[in-house]
Amino acid sequence: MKEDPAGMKHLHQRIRDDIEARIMSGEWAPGHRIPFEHELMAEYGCSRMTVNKVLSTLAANGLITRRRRAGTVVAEPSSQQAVLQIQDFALEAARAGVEYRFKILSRSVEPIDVAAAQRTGLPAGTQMLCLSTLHVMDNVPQAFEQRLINLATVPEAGTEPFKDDPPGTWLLRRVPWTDAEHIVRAVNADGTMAKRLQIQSGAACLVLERRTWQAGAFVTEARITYPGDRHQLVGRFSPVA
Amino acid sequence: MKEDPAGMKHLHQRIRDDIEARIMSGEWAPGHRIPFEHELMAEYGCSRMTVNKVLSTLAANGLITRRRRAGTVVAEPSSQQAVLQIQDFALEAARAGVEYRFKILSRSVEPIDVAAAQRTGLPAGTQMLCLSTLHVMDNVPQAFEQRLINLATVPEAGTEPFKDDPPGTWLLRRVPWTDAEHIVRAVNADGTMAKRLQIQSGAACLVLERRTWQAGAFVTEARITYPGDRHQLVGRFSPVA
DNA sequence: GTTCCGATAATGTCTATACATAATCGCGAA
DNA sequence: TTCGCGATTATGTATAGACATTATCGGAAC
Repeated sequence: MKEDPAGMKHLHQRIRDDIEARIMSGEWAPGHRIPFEHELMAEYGCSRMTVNKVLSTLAANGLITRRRRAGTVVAEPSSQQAVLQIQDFALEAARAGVEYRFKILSRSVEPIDVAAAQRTGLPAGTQMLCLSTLHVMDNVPQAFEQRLINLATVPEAGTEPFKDDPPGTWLLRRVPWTDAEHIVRAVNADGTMAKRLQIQSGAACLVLERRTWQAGAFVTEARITYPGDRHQLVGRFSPVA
Repeated sequence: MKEDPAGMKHLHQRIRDDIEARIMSGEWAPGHRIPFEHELMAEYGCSRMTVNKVLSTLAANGLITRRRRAGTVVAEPSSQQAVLQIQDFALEAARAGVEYRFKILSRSVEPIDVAAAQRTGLPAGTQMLCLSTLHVMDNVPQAFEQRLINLATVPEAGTEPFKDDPPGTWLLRRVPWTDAEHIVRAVNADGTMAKRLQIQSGAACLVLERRTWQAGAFVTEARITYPGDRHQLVGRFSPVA
């Protein structure tokens, strides 16, 4: 009954592929009711658990919607989203075989101002470590980073010299991630920023703001400014894992 | 043995929450070996299938890495990524209670040029529907969209008047999604673009490029230019669904 | 010491069954 | 006709057992 040897995938995968194919080809349009578990069970000659696990997975991935008693239907296409990779300079530089270094331009511990308190949801006056970092590859400035680190959540940051790794990389390795909020904007470089990044005043820059929380506790906010003529954010995405 | 009634979650969820909590609190750092299935089974007094399903789910979500015989370990934090919502103007406008309209500035059917052929992986000379659309809210231009639609994949687009819905919305409803590629950049508006978007020449603009495929077949490419002072891309993201 | 190979131990897949839960349908009463 | 309630049905969760697959470990042969 089972002949795995000859190019035969597992049943789970076969059922999953079949359903995905029918959805993505448009044969089963959004809203279309897909066969009941007992029907698929009969069609593939397997137990309900197998079918159920496939459908649960597809539901978790947002491809289908399941409701007790009512059955299973193809989900409406979700609102469009873009998944973009955020570059790790040290990693990219090593891969490309170029020299990377970073320079901490300023460092201080200050209570946050009202605007930052609003953004982060922290009480005004919370002590934050404030860092300004310049990222340089092959002697060309690649990005300017302004970062706030919540010393209440990450107290060891206060005494960390950030000698080997820039703050972002250090944090990523140290603090587990839970939630993040991102904002991407385009701005014209002002005089100060232009000087720092060695670009013309007024040149378009990509600004990435990233705020992260760990289990509800605010961790850090980073505002990274990239020269528009040297950087872009890129991402590939397919809804079905 | 089972007392669901009093605020008791399902075992599956409890195990999952426990493991997620330990990972996200840092108690189990990346690389840490997670208890074997038979250990968790004993700890929670349940069958292996239950534990297995939890761990499979977490593995699918990228939180842990599983290897036969070797066991299960906490995954290294993946390279950072940002998930950004792409605005649907009609929807946003309706929600905010403002007037939205779009205007198709140009429309033609042309064979693609060499550069576009390279980007899309199509043979040079493939016939594409080329559209330029301006999105307007409350009489203020919000975005300029240049779009190519592959007539081989979506032939019905050739005769579609795009009267009620702009091309992006029309396509989203019609063509099932499979893969997408995104690029976000910042550029200075040139004279033509500035005029179209009613901004100053040289003002920073956010450019979103989006290419989509359906089961390997190229569907469409859109390049949307937003005035930098009026728009930003926003996204929230948590790694554990 | 090195190489190869079989035993072992972990995950991967699947079955057959059971009971829980939730939403719908249809019937009977107001 | 309408309302409400019980029966029905599809999914949700869980179990115990079986066999497949695949690294790894450790010992035997070289």
